[in-house]
Amino acid sequence: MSHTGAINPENAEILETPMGEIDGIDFEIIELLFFAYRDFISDPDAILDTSGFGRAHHRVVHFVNREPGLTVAALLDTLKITKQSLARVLKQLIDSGYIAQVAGPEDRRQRKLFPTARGRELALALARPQSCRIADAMKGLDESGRAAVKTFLSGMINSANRSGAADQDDMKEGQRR
Amino acid sequence: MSHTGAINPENAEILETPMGEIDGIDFEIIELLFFAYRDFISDPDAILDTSGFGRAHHRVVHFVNREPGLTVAALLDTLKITKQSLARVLKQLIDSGYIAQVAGPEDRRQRKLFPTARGRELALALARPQSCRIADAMKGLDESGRAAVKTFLSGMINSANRSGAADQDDMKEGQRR
DNA sequence: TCGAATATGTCAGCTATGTTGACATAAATT
DNA sequence: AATTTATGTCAACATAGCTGACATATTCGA
Repeated sequence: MSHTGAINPENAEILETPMGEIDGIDFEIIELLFFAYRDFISDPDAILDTSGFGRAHHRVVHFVNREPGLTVAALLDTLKITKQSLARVLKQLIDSGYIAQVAGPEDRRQRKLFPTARGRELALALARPQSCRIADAMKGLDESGRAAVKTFLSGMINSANRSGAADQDDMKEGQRR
Repeated sequence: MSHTGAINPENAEILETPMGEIDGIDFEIIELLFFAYRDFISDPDAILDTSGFGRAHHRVVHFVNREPGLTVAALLDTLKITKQSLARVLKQLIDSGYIAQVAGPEDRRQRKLFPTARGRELALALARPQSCRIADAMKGLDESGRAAVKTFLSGMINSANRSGAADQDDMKEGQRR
């Protein structure tokens, strides 16, 4: 081995004490979130590997199925990615018949996105294992415990976000950033 | 626009009904997790943009600070990535003086990883906003609510994982897959 | 003691998914 | 008619995964 860097740097500036709750920081939850999300994501990932799609496709299929008829702009806002990034996966999903576009009835510039039967099936197949995992993790909790989990997760989300379908104003943005 | 795909495919195979709880799936929590994790990650991301590092560096710095002296193999097992993937970010962190290596005292093939003072500072700086966000989200919860959150998150994690420092056996694996 | 197994490092190339910037087109708005 | 908006698209780039192949140092077992 070449080992350009020092392997035992004369015990110089090394810290041996673990970074712990002492620092007034909740490392436990930080790590629980990391591992929980990693495993939460792994279920659909396994399915996606089969179908040749990735996580990006998963998100698109999910939200289109959750809100059929949403526009490209709305989807971009939900995902918080650029249209160029979305374009790649969306095109694949349309070409493979998972999602269909319809010109907006009022504003014909819009492209409203709808799931096909295939798209619906895929979305459900991907959500199922995740839902099972959640049900499992909720198993020991009573109603107040479950409510606490929802409160917590909601509280973790930037208030500027999420649902209500229509926010108040949202400042015009061309291409996000 | 060229529009190779049909824009209004004769109302063929389109589904207009939203995918909802009807299907016996907990979409609410699925989405809460998605948004919560996205925003949870965004705090350190903003800091990392400044220092020229990415999420991958974040994870490495975090776990090395949490368990100073862990070996490369242990880190790989925690992160569930390949050594080649780790190598890139680890090298940068070592070269920039955030992490130091020490040959294992017992087994000199091992490289034990320790944070430097710089590394500790970075890890704390990254954890702080996340901890605040968590504290905020926990604000309204009593002790049983907080316990419920931990129970839930723990339950989301694959049992094959996490801590106890030493698992039972772990099946030999050369390069993870 | 020698050969195999182990822990780590490293080269090269590929993929998925994000980013910017620039430009095109159709439809709506003023 | 001119401008703005919604969408699409091309090109180039960055990050962070992955696989495969191979090198080196060290430990371990026969």
